[in-house]
Amino acid sequence: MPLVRKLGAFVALSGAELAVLEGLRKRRRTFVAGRDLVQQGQSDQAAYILMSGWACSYKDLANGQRQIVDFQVPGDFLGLRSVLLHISDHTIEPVTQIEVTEILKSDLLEAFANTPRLALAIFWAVSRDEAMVVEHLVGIGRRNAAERLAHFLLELGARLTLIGQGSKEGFDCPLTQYLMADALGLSAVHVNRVLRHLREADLLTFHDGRVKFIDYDGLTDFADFDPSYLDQGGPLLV
Amino acid sequence: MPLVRKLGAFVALSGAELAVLEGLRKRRRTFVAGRDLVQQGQSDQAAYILMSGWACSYKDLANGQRQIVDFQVPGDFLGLRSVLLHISDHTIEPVTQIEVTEILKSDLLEAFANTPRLALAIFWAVSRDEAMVVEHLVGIGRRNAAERLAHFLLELGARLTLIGQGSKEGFDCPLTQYLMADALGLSAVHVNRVLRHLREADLLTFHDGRVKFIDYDGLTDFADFDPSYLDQGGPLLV
DNA sequence: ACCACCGGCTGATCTGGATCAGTCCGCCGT
DNA sequence: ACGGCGGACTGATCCAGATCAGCCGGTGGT
Repeated sequence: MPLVRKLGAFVALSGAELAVLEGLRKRRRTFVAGRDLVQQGQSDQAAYILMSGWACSYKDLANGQRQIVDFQVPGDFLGLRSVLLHISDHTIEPVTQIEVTEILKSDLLEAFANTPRLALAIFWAVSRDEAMVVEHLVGIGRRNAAERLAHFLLELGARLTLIGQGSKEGFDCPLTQYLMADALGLSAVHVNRVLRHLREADLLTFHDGRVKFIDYDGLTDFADFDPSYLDQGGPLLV
Repeated sequence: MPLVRKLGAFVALSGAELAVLEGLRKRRRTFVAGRDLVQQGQSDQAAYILMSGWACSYKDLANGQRQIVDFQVPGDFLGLRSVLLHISDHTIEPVTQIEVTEILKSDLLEAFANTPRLALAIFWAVSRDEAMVVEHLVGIGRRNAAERLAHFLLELGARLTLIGQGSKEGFDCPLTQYLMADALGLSAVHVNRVLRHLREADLLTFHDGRVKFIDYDGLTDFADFDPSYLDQGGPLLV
């Protein structure tokens, strides 16, 4: 289970805690690509754990544009932030067909009260999510298009590597250039051009749903990518 | 105490919980403007509650630029996110002279285990912080300079109103145009021009450390400002 | 068999905001 | 009393990336 692998990067969970996580397996649901799970403005009573497939969370603006805040890959929480806020501030949309496990708000509060270590693990996951959003903010605010795109793909690669779905060679990527543009604050046209530049610079390729890192170290250097904000340093007892 | 006022927007805290918050009052510290509290790359064992003054959190880039992620006002936590991450991913710098209360990691973990409602309140505060960062991301990614600046000042106004230091008339603002530029992903030159445009459009003025909203509703409309992400709807029992 | 649509890809043109290069004023230190 | 400095403010120029307009190939619907 990707979530266990991910949380394992933070804390070695005990048998009892794993049992609670396993206990969640019951309420499985499937969503097709494009149909929103959670909508901006809605008041939520549930969050989800993504079991398979990719999703994205975004905000709509009055002028019709949208900004994708982050993509979620297996093992990530969906909508966790809006469980405690009175209404959801964003929309969650599956990018591919996805399988999720529903977590009711009540279960979450119970886990908080009864399994403090699990609560800490969830707190860590939220902190890590926030750190990723912060890094995206820095990217959009201060990196140019090429650095931003390279950084973005390196981050996805690192996150997928953690759950065993990527490596320094590359990863399978179901995103369109339009989706990347919405996430990076660029136009799709420009994403296309920048991908060409990166290909011509022998840094990476992106074809047929597959990202290949040609020169991983060169790319890391080019994008000024320091993965420490992903906090994947390995498990540490609290 | 501004923190109690702020958390009160989320949950009515019991006497025992207030006592725990009061118990934190002991380890008070003061910092002068400009001297970092927490540095990027450092491994942290403490967070802080801001009692008075303003601070900002930012990330440095390899090319010498920086991106301010958010400003903190009284009642806000400083460095909470990096308590659980192995190393801090950002720097915190006081904007004015500030007073803080130190919270040791151990105290925080204890509060998590023993006062679950307080833990929830803290969880809420982190979620709200993340929601603000997300809104900044949307602003930088998709709003033009004028909308972005207007939105930014409206957000600060709403946050300060919550702790009794602002209103729809305006608020005292110790920020320089350079600091705003670093937060908004703009150049200081352009911030200056945009402030002039907003003044000439009779929307707001910013002079001598004071923001005055001339036409609050017009400004809200102009910036497409919907404060629901700040989750200041009023207390609700969990 | 055809056409509508989506995603990738490209060239030409336009523009918001950066950058450069200053001025002016008030404050602080000596 | 003087120089240095930080912050507000301005005009001129430049450029990264948006926008517009269009082509191409695959695929799904009828």
